[in-house]
Amino acid sequence: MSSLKIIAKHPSICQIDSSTTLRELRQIHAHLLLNGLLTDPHLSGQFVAAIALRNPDNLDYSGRVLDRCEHPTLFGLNSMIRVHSKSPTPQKSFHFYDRILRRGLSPDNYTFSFLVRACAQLLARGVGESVHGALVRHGFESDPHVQSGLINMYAEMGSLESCRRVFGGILDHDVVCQTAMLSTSAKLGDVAFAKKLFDEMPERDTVAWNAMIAGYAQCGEPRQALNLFHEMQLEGVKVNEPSMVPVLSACTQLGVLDQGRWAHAYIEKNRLRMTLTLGTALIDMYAKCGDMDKAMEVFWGMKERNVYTWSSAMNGLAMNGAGKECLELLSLMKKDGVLPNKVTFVSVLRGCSVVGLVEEGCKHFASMTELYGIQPELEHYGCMVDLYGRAGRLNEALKFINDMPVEPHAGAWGALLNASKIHKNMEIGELASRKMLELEAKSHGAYVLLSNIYAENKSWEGVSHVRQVMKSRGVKKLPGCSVVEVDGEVHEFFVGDNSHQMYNEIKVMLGEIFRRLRLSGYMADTNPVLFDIEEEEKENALSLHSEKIATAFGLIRLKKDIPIRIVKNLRICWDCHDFMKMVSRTFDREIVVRDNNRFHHFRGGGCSCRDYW
DNA sequence: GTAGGGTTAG
Repeated sequence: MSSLKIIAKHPSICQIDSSTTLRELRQIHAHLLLNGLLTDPHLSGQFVAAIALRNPDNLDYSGRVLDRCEHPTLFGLNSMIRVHSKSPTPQKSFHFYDRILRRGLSPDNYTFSFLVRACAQLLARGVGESVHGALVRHGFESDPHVQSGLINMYAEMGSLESCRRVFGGILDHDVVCQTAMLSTSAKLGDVAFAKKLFDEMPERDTVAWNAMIAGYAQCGEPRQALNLFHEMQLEGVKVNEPSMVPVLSACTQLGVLDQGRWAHAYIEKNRLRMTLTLGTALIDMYAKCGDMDKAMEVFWGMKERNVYTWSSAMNGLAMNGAGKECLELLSLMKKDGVLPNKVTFVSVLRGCSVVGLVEEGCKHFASMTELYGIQPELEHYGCMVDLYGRAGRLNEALKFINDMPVEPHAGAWGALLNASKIHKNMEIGELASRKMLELEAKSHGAYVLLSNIYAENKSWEGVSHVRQVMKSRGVKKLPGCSVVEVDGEVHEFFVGDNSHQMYNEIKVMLGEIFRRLRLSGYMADTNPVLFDIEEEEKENALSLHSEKIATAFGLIRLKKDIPIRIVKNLRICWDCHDFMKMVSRTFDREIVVRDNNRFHHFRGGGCSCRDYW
């Protein structure tokens, strides 16, 4: 009887999942033992693989099962190497490799394929190289999956050179190892080479397409990723769950809600399984496209949630200004028995920061080490500086930086600088920018913030000094750019952009907006030294921040009941923020702006951030 | 009846 049939007769094995308790597992185990089924060499392997793969908590238990098994098969031992290679304890893979050798069994291509992946996790170059030597001696160098593992291993170790050497040494490139090389090149930043490999592949399966789409998404080329996905459909290649993850990630990066919704509909129409990863990507997409309600709907609809799922939802809430809800989710997560990790705490601290919950934030910061044994990293320190600083507690923020056990990074000083700008503190702002520029001399953001602090304090010498320094150091400010999506089409506007085909209509609309806004008392911020407007452009009606132009365009093209959604590459300025609030009331429109920091939802003359910066 | 590709964060 084949092992499959045996398992079919014993559904208890198939029913093992993450909710199966250790006690139940022991019962199943006893049942198998009693019926002499664990002596079935195939079944024992299947059993350990099943329990360990479905829940890493069972790893040690399945190891002990196999230890007690008299004649473990290569299959079973390979399975253990495999599950350990994906676990936090990849070094334990070697225990089972040793058992293979001691039993006089011959390791096969599977053994090495998994073992090499364990080395990649371990990040121990010496060990990896000796495994590489061993697999060559055993004659498995030409196995495509082994090759793929080797390429990934060297990629993990950051050596594109070694990857290329392995790849170059292969005579016949199988699709599997070609895909590994492609994906590796993209991960290490050479997306052009990845595309070259992709184009040269004689046959491309779903995995190869997925890898290339993911490569574009990872390299910050979301448009290319979406284009390639459409090409994939035209070619009639089968689309599966992992295909959609980078597609959603691309929509997230672009902030294009319509296309994100389309991707969601595509998933449902094609009955793709809502796996943990896919669900998490979907939550992240809705959250970062500003539709937090939908993000939470997906979140609550999921069958299971891991730390990624919870963290994504919490991060979304924080970004959208729902700090309280973010903290509520943290307690629900704990109740659910999911342990927060360091990423979770970044979201938690940001959640506290957006609503000014300083004491709460301090409490959670302390709990990281005290309750969860997570060492705070630079990001967390940065969040704390932000938390104190935005609340106006600049001295405490400064003290916090000075008391940091590690050298403060540019981000920490940047947070302090930002807080100094908000609270118009020239003295601390000068200190913070000096420190920040010592670490990142080319940070245009620091110059802009400092210059604006000077301008607001009417220190014109300061302003011109900053400009001089920037010029002498060759630092260029990044041009502001806003994107609006209309009917699935993306429209991009830069500062003072007159290149759009509807330029004339936009100009007329801007005039109309200003006319009506002035009637309701709007005063444009006419501070003559506002940094990001060049003097000579002042006369031009379109020498406005890109989000204003995008708003005018949105008013023209989008129906009244559809919110105008804008994605901006820089932070929104105070004047534009005022402008948006007034447009939302005067024109009775909802406007959602994602800047490079967070979301602002404008409605009825107010903003979701409640002007707390 | 084991192998490749995917998610969170200044």
